[in-house]
Amino acid sequence: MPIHNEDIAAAFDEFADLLALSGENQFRIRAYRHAAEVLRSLSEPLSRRIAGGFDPDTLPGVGADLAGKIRELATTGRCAALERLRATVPPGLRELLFLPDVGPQRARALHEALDIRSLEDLRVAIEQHRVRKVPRFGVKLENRLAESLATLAQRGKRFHWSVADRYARALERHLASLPGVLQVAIAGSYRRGRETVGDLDVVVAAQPGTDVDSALRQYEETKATLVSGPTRSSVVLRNGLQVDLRVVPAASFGAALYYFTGSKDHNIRLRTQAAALGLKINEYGVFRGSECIGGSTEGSVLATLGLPYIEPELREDRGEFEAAVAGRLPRLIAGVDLRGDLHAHTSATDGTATLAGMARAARAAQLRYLAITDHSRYLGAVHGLDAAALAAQIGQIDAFNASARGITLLKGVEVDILEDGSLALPDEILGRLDLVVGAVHSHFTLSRRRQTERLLRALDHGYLSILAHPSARLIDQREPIDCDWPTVFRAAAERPCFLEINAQPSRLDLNDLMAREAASAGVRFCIASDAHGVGDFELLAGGVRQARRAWLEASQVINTQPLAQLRRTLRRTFLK
DNA sequence: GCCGTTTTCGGCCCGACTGTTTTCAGTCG
Repeated sequence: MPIHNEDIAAAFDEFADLLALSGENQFRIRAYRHAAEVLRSLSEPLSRRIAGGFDPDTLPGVGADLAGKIRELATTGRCAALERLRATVPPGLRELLFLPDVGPQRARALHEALDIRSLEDLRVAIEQHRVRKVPRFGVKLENRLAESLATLAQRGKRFHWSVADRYARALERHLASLPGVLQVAIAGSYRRGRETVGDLDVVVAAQPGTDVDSALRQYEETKATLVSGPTRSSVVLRNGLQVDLRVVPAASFGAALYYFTGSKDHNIRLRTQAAALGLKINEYGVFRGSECIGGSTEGSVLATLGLPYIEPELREDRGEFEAAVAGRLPRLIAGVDLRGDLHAHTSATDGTATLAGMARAARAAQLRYLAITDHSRYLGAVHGLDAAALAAQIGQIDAFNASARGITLLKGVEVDILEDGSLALPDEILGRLDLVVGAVHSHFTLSRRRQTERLLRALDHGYLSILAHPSARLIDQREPIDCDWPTVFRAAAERPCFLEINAQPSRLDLNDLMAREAASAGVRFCIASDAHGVGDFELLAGGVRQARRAWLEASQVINTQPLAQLRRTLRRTFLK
C-alpha cells in the first residue's frame, strides 16, 4: 500500500485537531497545519524521495521533529506519537470540529460539561436543551448548532470555477449598480484561479454610509444570512455557494483586495515580512505607527515592502516571495498570447458542430489556427473515425483551407493510447496529419509501473505530438492515473512531444502543481479547449488560468507561436 | 513546533461579528 503525500498531510491535520482538543499551544498546532499544507503542495511522492535519501527537514516549516514523523509515516504508514495522542481524546470528539461555530474550545467545553463525545451525543444533548446551560453557550447558539447538525452534509462542498464564475459576475453587476459603490472585485480563490472555489469573497469600496450589507442580504439569489455588519457580511446563495463580503473606503480598496484574495498562507508571509520592517498590514492599508503609507492599490501594498507586483495566481506561498525578492517572478502567459487551439471535435464524432462551424467559431474567438482532432475508432462511447473516415476528413480540411480566410485548420486526431501504449490507428494515416494528439480513455487503474510504461511507449511512438489530459483525472469524479510522472516528464522534454493543459472545467489537466513540475523538467505545453461545440473556445481562459498557476510563460506554450513556427515545432522525429 | 537582516529564545498576522456577557472569548476568514 503506497503512502501518498495526502496521507501524511491528513495525519498532520489530525495531529493538529487532536492537539487543539487537548488545549495545546496554538503555535504548535499551526506548525502541524502548515506542514500539512506544504506536503500537499508537493507533486512528487515523498515516500519515494525519502527512499532516495531526501531529508524532509529541508522542506519549509518542517524541522527535526516533524521530519522524523514524516519519515516514520512514509516508511511505515503509521506514527506512534499520533496513536498515543489518539488514545487520550475520545474518538468522536474530533467530528465536532466539522461543525461551523464549533472550534476546539467549544468542543472541549461540551465534552467537559456534558461528556459529549460525538456528533450523535451532541444531537441528543441539543434535543434535551442541555447545551444552552453550558457556560458561554446559550439558546441562540444551541439553535444554530441544531441547524448546522441538520445540514452537515452541505459542508465543504466546492464549486467548479466556471460555475462560481456565473454567480460571481451576476453578483458583481448587482453590487456595482448600487449608488455609493465605487469599486467591486471578486477576490479569494476565484481570483487566484483555483480550479474549484469554496466561496465567493467580495470586496467593495463604497462611500461612507452606503448600505452594501442590505443590498447583499436582499439580493435575489440570497437564501440565508450568516453574518451581518456594516463592513462584513456572509450569506448563502440558493445554490449553496457562500458569499463573504467586505466593505471598505476607497483608500483601502487595494489593501482589502489583497487581504481577501489570499491565500491565507501568502498573507501570513506578507504580514510577517511587514512586521520585520516595523510595518503593520491589515485590510485597511499598510501602517508605520498610525501613519498609513499604502493601500489604495495592491501595488502600493507590495511597494511598501520593496516588492514588485505578485500576480494573484502565484499567491500560494509556493516560492513567490523568494522569486519576488530575487527579481525572478515569471512573466505569466495571458489569454491574448494564444494564437490557436490544438484540440477540437466536430460532429464527425462527438462534437455538435460541423468542421466549418467550428472554424468560424474559432475565428470569431480571435484564433488564427485550429487543429481538428476527432476521436479515433477505438473509443467505444462515441463513433470514432477509422483510417478511411479520417482520410476523408483530411480531404475536407484541405478543401476548407484552400478557400478559407482568416483561419487555418490543422489536420489532427485524438487517438486512443491503448493498454499497451500503442496507438489505435495505423502509422500510414497518422503520418498524413499535422499533429497527433494521444490520450488515455481506458484502463485507468493499471499499476504505476504498467501505466508509466504505457505512456513512455506512446511518447516513443514518433508520431505522437501531444499527450492530451495526461492524468485523465476528472475533478470530483475520477482520480488521476497512477504514474511515475517525473520519468514521463523527462521523456516528454527529450522528445518533440508536448503535454496538454486541457481547459475543460472538469479536467484542467495537467493541474497547476504537475504542470509546474513538468515545466521544471523542461516540458513544453499546449493549452487546448477540447472544444465539442462552437461556444467552447471561451474555455481556453480556464486553461490559461491553470497555466498561470503553474508559473508558465508564453514561451513555454507552443500554441502561442505563429503558425509557421508551430509547424516547425511539431516536426516529428520520424519523417513521413 | 519552527525559525532568525533585531533573535538559538521568544516570538509566531490581523480584525469583524456573534453571543453571552456587562467586557470579552470564540470563531472565522
